[in-house]
Amino acid sequence: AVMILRSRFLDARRKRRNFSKQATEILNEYFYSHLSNPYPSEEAKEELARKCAITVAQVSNWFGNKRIRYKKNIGKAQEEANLYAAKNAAAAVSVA
Amino acid sequence: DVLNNNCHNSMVSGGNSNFPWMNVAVAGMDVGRKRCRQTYTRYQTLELEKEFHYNRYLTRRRRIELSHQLALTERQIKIWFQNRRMKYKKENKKEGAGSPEEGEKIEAELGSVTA
DNA sequence: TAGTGATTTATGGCG
DNA sequence: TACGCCATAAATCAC
Repeated sequence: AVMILRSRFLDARRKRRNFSKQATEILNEYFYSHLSNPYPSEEAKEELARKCAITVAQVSNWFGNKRIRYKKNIGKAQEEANLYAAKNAAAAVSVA
Repeated sequence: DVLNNNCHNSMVSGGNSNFPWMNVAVAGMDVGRKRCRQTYTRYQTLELEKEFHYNRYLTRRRRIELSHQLALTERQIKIWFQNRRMKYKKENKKEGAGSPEEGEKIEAELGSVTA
């Protein structure tokens, strides 16, 4: 009975909402431009949290999930990586 | 698999990836055996939760008693309490100036369930 | 119903 | 030595 209560009220999974497209964009931007070491410092997490309008804990969750799920897809040629690589290249060109 | 859930003996795929963090996090595990995670039963979780409500830290003696009662290792009990304290801290951080939140009700509920 | 954000077990580092 | 805290991995849950 208590567990029912717990899961009813305490479990944030029950009210899960996806992040905004912009937030996901910002997070992915960071992730793929730091692919060699996608472990943002506490400060970086705080800034990402501000820019995405989410909490630091949520940023941590996102990176945890992202890292593990990215790993599980290596070999399946992570389309997303190329997408963001191309995007960054385009941005660099437009600046220059 | 005998005692608990799905802990099948699948092997870790030998990983050489682009960057070190992409390799499977096998630090000190038995040769490439994939890490598995037991999910505790409702009973185990409820009893642990009750104990935590009673006190947030465990004596060695109490830990041994619980490990027998719940069929978990002392290590598992210890780790569970560590994780639970982390969760507690996280919950008590979130509120601050916010609404009372439902947490209190659950605390009361737990207290009324005679251990 | 696959995707995704959050939570639950479990490890290792370090104090 | 043993144990606590913390960040994180990996599995699992819940929507």
